[in-house]
Amino acid sequence: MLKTYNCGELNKDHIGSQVTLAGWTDRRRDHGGLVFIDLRDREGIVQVVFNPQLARECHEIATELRNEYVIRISGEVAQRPTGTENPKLPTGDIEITAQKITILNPSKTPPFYINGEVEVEENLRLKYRYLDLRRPRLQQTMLLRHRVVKFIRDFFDARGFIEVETPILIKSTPEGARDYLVPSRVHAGKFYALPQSPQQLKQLLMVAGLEKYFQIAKCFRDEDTRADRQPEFTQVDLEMSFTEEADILQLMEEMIVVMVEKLKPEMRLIKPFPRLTYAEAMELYGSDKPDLRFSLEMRDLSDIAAQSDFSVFRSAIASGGKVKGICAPGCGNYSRSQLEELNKLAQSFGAGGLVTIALGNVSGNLDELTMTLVKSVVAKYLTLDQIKAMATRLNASMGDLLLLVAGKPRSVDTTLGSLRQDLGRRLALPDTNLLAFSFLVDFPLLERDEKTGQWQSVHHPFTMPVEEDIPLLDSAPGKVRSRSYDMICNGYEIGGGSLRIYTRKLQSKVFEILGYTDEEVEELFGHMLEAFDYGAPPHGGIALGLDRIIMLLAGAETIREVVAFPKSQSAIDLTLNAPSSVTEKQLTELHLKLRNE
RNA sequence: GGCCCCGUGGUGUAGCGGUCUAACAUAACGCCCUGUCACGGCGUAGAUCGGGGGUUCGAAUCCCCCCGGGGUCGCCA
Repeated sequence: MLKTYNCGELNKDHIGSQVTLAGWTDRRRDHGGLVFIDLRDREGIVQVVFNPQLARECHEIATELRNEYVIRISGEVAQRPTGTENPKLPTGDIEITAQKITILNPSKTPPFYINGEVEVEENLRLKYRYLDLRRPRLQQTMLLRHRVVKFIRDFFDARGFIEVETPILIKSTPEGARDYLVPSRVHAGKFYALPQSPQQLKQLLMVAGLEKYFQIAKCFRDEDTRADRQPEFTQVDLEMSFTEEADILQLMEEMIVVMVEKLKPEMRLIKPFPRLTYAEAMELYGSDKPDLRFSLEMRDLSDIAAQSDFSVFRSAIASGGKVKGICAPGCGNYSRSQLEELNKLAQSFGAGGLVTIALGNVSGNLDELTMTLVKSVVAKYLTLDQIKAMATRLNASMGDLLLLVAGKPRSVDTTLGSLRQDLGRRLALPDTNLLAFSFLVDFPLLERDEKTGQWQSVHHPFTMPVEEDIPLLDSAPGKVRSRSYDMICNGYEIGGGSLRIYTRKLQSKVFEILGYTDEEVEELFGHMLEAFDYGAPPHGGIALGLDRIIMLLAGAETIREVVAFPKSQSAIDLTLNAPSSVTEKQLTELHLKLRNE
């Protein structure tokens, strides 16, 4: 090795030792006589002193150093003179008296600061990702990611799971996200698809008798990105035979709890993880991935609203809709422009409009509320008793602001749910040190495509229906519940899974309801049905989004912060400049011709 | 594809119709400096304000189009 120690690991115990270090010049402080260098490597920073009286040539070279020069120095670890210790540095009690220096490689001035905490435009960071990754924050994130993956492998290994790699070149199927396709050279006109998840393969591993499988699996989905979504991402994928829903949820909870307590002990968890049904989540939070770090629960106010003289409320309810509300604590003093902003927000979420009722502009007991204190454009259509009844149901007090939305049930839930999430963030309600994990259960098995009217899987077509609901598959498919579950944290879907169908008969039935012809089923899923004929065990599993977990543990704003080389919103790798054109020769070999568009 | 936000020296910001011959910090370059640690001091250089068009006597500033980045809806079994 070109170095005998790492910069960050030196301390008083090494005083008097001869050491050789190598790393990057983090900063130079040139006093004309003395030159100080902060030498940085992955493990930290140590100060090197160049004294012209002790090593003249060495000092001359040191004056040439600039930020990010890669150097190697030899010298003695020395106690710093009394009064010059730096308590801000872990190595601040000591310094290296340089005797020899080699410039291994000079550096151009970097396009942005490596040694500062300044926010830099993201496309510049992505273009020079190798420099961005030199910064301490991203180094720490990469280290955390490594530790999480190591923890997961050890955790499952200790519980009898074995990691199996599944292929990246697999078969395209119509369900789910858009596939990334890879053209076949050997088979003209045919394509592989990159896996959206190893779903079918892990089920086949269960048929194979592996019983407990897991994998840190790369997955690919050709859909638009989001702050928490990349075209390629990593799943913690697992599958077990002879398992029940409770086993899987318990295992996942244990994994998360032990992981957080070991790797992020300063973060808090709610234990045990709350379990909500899908219906409860929609009713209370208007979301299938509610942020449980704050309450702001929604309540149905239809019965009260129906008695009001407000025609919007009355007609919404008369046509099968409902009126629901949430309480924004302490927002009774919102200005007209703030209220208008909320209204616009609600409209952008799909509400026809937002009704606000300010319960006075100072806090106090609800009993003191009078009509003169109420500020609302609909005040004249409501009685004081009605307003008080709504406020009571929403657990509001004086000085709060009630937000009401009327309309079709589903739309009211989701728009108010989005408003709730946004309001929580605006009011800084979430405790940033809290990881509010929960499980969502009892999802419906099927939902109708609004355009085609065709039934679609809510989870995926291999999901086991709740046994007592199976007779409903023919009569009322929309009422069939599934044996699927999601893991949620802080408003993010962290993972989802299910017990799987393992008999040909039931699987065929579900494919039939999903609208596949016998021929299509044979062509697309014949291998699965055939496998079920050879003693497939009952099985189930789950897959977690590893990147999102790291994002939450690292307190990062986006998933790009926890991926070494992420893609931009338009799915471009700015470091490598991918995707890119290919030669005509490559296209010809792949039997491809570009369309002129 | 829709909607919203952003784009000023290398970097981060200010300026939002004339006083901009574009300011500040930092980085860079040169000189001085033996105990600094975001070292300090003096000096030098560096952006025609993402691109194009328009309004105006006058545009970094207002309008339109385009490009790039981000957020979100659609999409994500």
